[in-house]
Amino acid sequence: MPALKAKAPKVPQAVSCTDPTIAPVPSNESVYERIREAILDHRLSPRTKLKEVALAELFGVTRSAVRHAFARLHAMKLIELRPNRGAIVASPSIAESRDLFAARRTIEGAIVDKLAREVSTQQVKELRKMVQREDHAYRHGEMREGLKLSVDFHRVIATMAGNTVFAEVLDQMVSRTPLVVAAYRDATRTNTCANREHADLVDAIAVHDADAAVRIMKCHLCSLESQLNFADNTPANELANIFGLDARSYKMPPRRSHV
Amino acid sequence: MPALKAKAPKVPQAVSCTDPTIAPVPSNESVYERIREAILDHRLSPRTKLKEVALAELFGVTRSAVRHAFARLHAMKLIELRPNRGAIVASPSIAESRDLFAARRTIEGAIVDKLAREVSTQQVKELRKMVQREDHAYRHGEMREGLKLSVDFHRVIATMAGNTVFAEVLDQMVSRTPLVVAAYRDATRTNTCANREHADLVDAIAVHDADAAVRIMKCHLCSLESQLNFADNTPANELANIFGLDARSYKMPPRRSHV
DNA sequence: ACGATTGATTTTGTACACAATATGCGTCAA
DNA sequence: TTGACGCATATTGTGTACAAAATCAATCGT
Repeated sequence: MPALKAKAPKVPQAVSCTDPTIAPVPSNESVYERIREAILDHRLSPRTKLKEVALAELFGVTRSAVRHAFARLHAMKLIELRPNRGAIVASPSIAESRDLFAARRTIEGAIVDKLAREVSTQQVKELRKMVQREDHAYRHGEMREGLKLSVDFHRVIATMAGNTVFAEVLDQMVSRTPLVVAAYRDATRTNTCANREHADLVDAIAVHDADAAVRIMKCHLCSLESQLNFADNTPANELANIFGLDARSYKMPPRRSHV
Repeated sequence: MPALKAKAPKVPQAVSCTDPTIAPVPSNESVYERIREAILDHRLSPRTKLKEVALAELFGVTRSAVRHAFARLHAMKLIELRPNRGAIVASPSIAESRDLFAARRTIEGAIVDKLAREVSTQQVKELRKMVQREDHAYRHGEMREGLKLSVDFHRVIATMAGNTVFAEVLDQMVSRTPLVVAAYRDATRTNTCANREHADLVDAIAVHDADAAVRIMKCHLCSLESQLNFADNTPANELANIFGLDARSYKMPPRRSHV
């Protein structure tokens, strides 16, 4: 690796900006993926400032690379880009979070409806394997792995349904969900992703019972949403929410109830 | 305006890359918007190469600015970014186009269902005004303006429904639709956006008849889709489609029927 | 003691130069 | 005539330097 510029005395260390665990390997592999994974894993929490130079040094890449990654993360709504003020991990408002779940109910409802009608036995087998792996992770207390598998389960279902537009849209929504959970999870509850519901869903799909599959999926999403606490919030958001405002200072459109 | 670099002898003119009509005003306003509008208006057709320097000179900005615009356009799926080979206007495949319409039926169905239930009289008034303007444009033969208003109609409905997540997703889908039309429009048919259907939709929404509104919206989208010709294609795509391949050379996943 | 102001420092934004890659054309051989 | 090769040109990719803006802290005045 080429020698770095003599900036060491000026920049003692990448202070407090990012959790060091987001850089376990010094590879020059996709910065985007690394940050994305960190957000999905709750290692980076909402509103965390993402400094360009700090991340660039951390990953051993140039600022340009970090900037490219930022652009993609912003397109996925995982970070917020504030002009001249840098990037922070997105912090979905309550309204946005509700809208997200409502949208997921509609879209994933349509997806499982389609999949239940035309699923192959091979696909069912694959889905069962996923549920099993997820179950295994939770039973062994590997919560982080379980969460990832749970997210993947929804993504795989979307892909199997065969509508690429839906799959892409859902990928974004599924990725945003962990951010909502991070922002509004209820510390007093278990928040374990009901694995049983995934198993039931696969059963319904396997016997081509589209109506049941849709019902279970919507129920599953409602149950996830109900585990959140939109009233008593995390410190990062509490002031903003107490006053009924979005934490971002600009643009708070008048809100209505969700779907 | 500062003098340009003495590159005139090396670059005689921005040849054939872009329609000159996309640069009617020499403003340094958003490059993204300019290109986006050009694509929505069918002034830039699918597969058109977008050269960075040509566009930069055309708009009087740097290549960096054009690149930023490209990143956003790519996120909106309006252009395709081929590594080391530059950007071209996206050319949706047949499968992708069908998926897009299927997704729109589901999402816009949910949107009008919600809107019909909670619409205000003020909103109805606004919708009627939009239909009127659209009708006016078509009656006066302003097809381009009519198309824009028609697209806006769908966007406004999505915004009024109040689910920001749906509104954002739909914005992307609505923006992609003109590209599909450009790629697969049937030259032998009129392809006029049935303004009457928009009026009927507003009527159903106005009387809070959610079921009728959903039915009309889905019917409207099906009618739009049925005006397209997925068999006998434009020159740009015809070879690829004759052989059952996506025009892009890489990655053609096995396809299933749409929702 | 509090708030405003100014200046030093940090951080982000942008233009440009150079490197890497692709494209197009002319030549040559079969 | 056709196809392959190689060079010249055009085009995209990326690192870096500099400019602009925001942040932070100390100072000053009330």
